[in-house]
Amino acid sequence: MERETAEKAPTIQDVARIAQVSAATVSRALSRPERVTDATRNRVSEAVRITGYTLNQSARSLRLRAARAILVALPDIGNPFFSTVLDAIEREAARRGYGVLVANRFARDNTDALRDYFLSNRADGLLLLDGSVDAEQLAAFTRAPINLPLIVACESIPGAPFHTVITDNFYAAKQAALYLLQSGHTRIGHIKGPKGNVLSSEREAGFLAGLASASAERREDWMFTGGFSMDDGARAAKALIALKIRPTAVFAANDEAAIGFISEISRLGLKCPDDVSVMGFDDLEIAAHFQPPLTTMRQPREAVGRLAAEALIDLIEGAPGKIVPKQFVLSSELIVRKSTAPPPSLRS
Amino acid sequence: MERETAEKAPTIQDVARIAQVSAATVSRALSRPERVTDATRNRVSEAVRITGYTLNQSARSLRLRAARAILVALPDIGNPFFSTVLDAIEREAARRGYGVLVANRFARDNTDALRDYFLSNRADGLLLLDGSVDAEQLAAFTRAPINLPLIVACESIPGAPFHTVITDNFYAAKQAALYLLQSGHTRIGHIKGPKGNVLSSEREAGFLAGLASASAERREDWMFTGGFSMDDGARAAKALIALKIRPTAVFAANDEAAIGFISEISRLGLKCPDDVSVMGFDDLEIAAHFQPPLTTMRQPREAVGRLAAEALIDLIEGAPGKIVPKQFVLSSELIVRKSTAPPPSLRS
DNA sequence: TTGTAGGCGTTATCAA
DNA sequence: TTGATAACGCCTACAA
Repeated sequence: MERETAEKAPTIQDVARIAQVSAATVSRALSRPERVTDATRNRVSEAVRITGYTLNQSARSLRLRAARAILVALPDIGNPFFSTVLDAIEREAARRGYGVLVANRFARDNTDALRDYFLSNRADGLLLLDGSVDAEQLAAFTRAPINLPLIVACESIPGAPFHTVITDNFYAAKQAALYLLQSGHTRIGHIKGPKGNVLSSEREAGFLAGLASASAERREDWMFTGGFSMDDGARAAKALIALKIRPTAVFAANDEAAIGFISEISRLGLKCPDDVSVMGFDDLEIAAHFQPPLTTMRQPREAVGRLAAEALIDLIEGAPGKIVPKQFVLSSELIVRKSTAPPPSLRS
Repeated sequence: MERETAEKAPTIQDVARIAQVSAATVSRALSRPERVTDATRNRVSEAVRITGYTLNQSARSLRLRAARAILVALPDIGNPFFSTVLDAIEREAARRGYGVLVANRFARDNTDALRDYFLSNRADGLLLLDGSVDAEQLAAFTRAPINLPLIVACESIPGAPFHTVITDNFYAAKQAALYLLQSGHTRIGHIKGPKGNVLSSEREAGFLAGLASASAERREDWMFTGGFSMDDGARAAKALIALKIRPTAVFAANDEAAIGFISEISRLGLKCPDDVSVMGFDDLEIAAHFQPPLTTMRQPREAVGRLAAEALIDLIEGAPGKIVPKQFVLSSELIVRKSTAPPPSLRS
């Protein structure tokens, strides 16, 4: 007798009743307006307005076997690098009518959780921004019976046959080394990224290739154990300070390490770039506003995110069948600011 | 005759067949294991293993009228402040079995889109990190027939009867002003946040209350038009430089503005804190690593995110009925670093 | 152009 | 404790 609870959301049936047509016609009027007469279309629109109808995605997903959502798995949302990429992904996805689910802090052992996500029909595809996921398990997803549309972005998974959208880390790091060499530096160090990370090893290799191409000196004690955080950079600074013979320039694996490094050497009495030039990698927003403003390799983060989302949705909506993995490789750009200068020996 | 396409994902029926029980029993064995016999439970588990079954969330959502996902709407994912909060939200949601959908760049006119999200059964609740959404429209959501579980976090919506999780912006800003006053400053300026933003106005009001409580001088040309970005801070720096009589300390509405400000005054020849002390607000990770390390009011961002997610899920899962809006107010903490010092007049 | 009918996969109800 | 059944809301093949 009583109805104390909230009314149910209006369904397509409610709309149909008010518009005096069948539910099927409402569905058509909404999804393919051209296949219905003007009069019908108007009546349906009006009925939708009156009822406040919006379609039930769950029902639609169940029927169509498509969730119209993608899952973005990343190692650390809190990191400005990833959050900017996510921003671009979200924008592109929204433009194409897809929701974005985020899964943060993905680790090697979480592929089972990933698997559930898809088999469970919550998301139609996976955008992976974390290269540390197990390649074998992942490969299994992209084959029948799972056949998961998958794009790996930012961090490639070496030797694995996935669609990827990445930047040219090796070449960019080599460019960075060459820039420092051209500025006159002959003693150049590197703050390495985290161990086991693809980006780390590519940037390290590119850096070493740069040195080698100029036959520059390479010393093990100038290759600082590092990481991608400011604290890692600070630790490298302490290591540098302790050296008898110090490099005059340092290339950090990313901007945050560079910033932590500069901050710590300042605290310890060295100046950047007077005593040591420092380069970063990424061009985070802070890079331009740091003191000194940071010379860095700019990664096109927005482009990476947008392209990756585009490619993934294309994959989801594309005709099923043999698909050849595509690799997008975007270029980074040298941004010269004030944290680098010629070495003391070349200054007046 | 041919089956070229990928096989369909296994359903509960497939499991039932293999386990030689009914689909209903499989469902029970999975959701309430205590209500089936051990033998049945084992047979089902084995069948699940064999088939690789995972349940179809769409079907489940349709049946249960619950998506087990929440929507987080925020003004800017790319901003480290929000991305940290989002991180905490995601963790708590995952712990309780909820997915997280993100909607970035929410604006005043997007409430229709929001509405669709819920009526469409994609998400069971809304976590709003953006105070600029229209309060009236929003209020309509929390009433029948929509009755949307809603938590507003970070930015409160003034006068609106929502559950909120915020920090004490007014009091924290007042504390900041008092700290500067106690350090001996008598000429203190403020870099205002964006216009029309609740946080901005609360922080400004708190700041002014602090000044007033000490009967300190208040000048309009020391209240700098600002914003929350580094560029906004840089603009305020230019304005300060142009003044005949400058404040000896400045309280910025957030860390980014403070950093942009310091960066720009350094470029223009002033030193922080020697010529001007600067305080921020938030305690972003960069604050500790900036040069000079930034004195700031630390907001408990992780706690805000976690509490907000908890509260929202409680709301979603709670018994329907009259619910009294709750307001969580967390405290901020003064973090003293090197960007503030006594004014020149008090130094030797 | 429109309507009818069936089923997507799951779970709650009820009966056995 | 278990099984049969119906229903959640939608879309599409087919018939009219």
